[in-house]
Amino acid sequence: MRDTRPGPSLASAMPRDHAPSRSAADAGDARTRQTAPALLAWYDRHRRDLPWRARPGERPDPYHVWLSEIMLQQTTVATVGPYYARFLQRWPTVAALAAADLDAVLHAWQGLGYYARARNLHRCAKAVAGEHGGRFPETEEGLLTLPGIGGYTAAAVAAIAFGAKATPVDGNIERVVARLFALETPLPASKPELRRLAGLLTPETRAGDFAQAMMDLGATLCRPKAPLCLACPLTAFCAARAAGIAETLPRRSPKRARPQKHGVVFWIRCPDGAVLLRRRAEEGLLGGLMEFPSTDWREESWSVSAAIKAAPVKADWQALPGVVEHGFTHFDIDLTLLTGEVPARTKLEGVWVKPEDFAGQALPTLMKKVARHALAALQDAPAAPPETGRRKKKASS
DNA sequence: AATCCGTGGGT
DNA sequence: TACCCAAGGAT
Repeated sequence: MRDTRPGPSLASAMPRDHAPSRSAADAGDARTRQTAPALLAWYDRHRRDLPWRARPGERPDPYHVWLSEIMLQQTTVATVGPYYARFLQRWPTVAALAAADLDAVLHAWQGLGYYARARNLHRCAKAVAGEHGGRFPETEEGLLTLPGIGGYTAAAVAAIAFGAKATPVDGNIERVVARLFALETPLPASKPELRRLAGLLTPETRAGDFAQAMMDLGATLCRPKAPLCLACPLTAFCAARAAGIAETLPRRSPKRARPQKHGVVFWIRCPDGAVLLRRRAEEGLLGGLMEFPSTDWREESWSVSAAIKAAPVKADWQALPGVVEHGFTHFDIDLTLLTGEVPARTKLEGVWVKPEDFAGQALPTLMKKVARHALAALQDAPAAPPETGRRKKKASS
């Protein structure tokens, strides 16, 4: 249903005992007072029904709010959905999650990325279950002491789960606020100012609904590209809209190019078909996840002879055709593969796993690509007639 | 303070 | 293709 009412008038909201608005400062003051009521009215009509969101009038479950906020860090709603459902079914309470094995949590997190979140999620659950009597702290300061909870998440949980007047500021809200105030300072330098301005907008009550409304607005109308200003409940207050620069905001400082790195993976088989996997270090890139052994990943390319010197075992190495490519946030990588046979399940650092059991391992996407590539190449290679047509790539994970 | 952390979808 | 960007945190 379309709302055909005119937008709120700036003048009508001015206190009666004040002179009519004449200055930009007055207009800005009107903006800070009128934004929340207008936005909440919009939210009450257009609120999205998300799995972790309490129904109107229902009390939110802090565990649900916290779990969803951790998963949603730098991750889209659509991606999170299935993971959230699986976690909640398997670990219905924070106590259940605290009692889980870290390996099980990492495995359930597989594919969601930023795996430090999963380790901190588990640590946080243990802290809440152990040191806080099974209840989450209800203040920003208290929440901030927990692993994996930073300024954004502390404010989001405090506001959404506990009704505190707190102002979470995520990428959506940064964009909405930058446009509302036509702030042209580029990110990330503008972050403190954006937080301050967002705080000015936050109402005394319904701070949680306000935050979610701002995020909904950013996700559906105040989008990065092609914002739908005509449907926006804040268009009357939006300085960027008035100036015709909404789509260009927020500005961003240029980011440096991502380096290209190279590595060589050792696909080590034993006669029963098992392949060697090892666990990565707990800290850093893909921390705690499983991988196929490889050389260092470096910007200098590897020769086969140099790579073989770095192999974890002696073998008759054979190069597989093709490369596996992958992009991370801050670098791109290509991996080439060497296959080698060992006579038995040699005692090496790692575990022997048959390909049909890979699904039971916490393999990051890069290593799933490696497995798919190796299995396809090994299936094609032995005594295969020369390829004449295009080859279809099959997913085998 | 700048850099390091994944991944998938949209354009 | 090559970007952008997403309910950020830790160091």
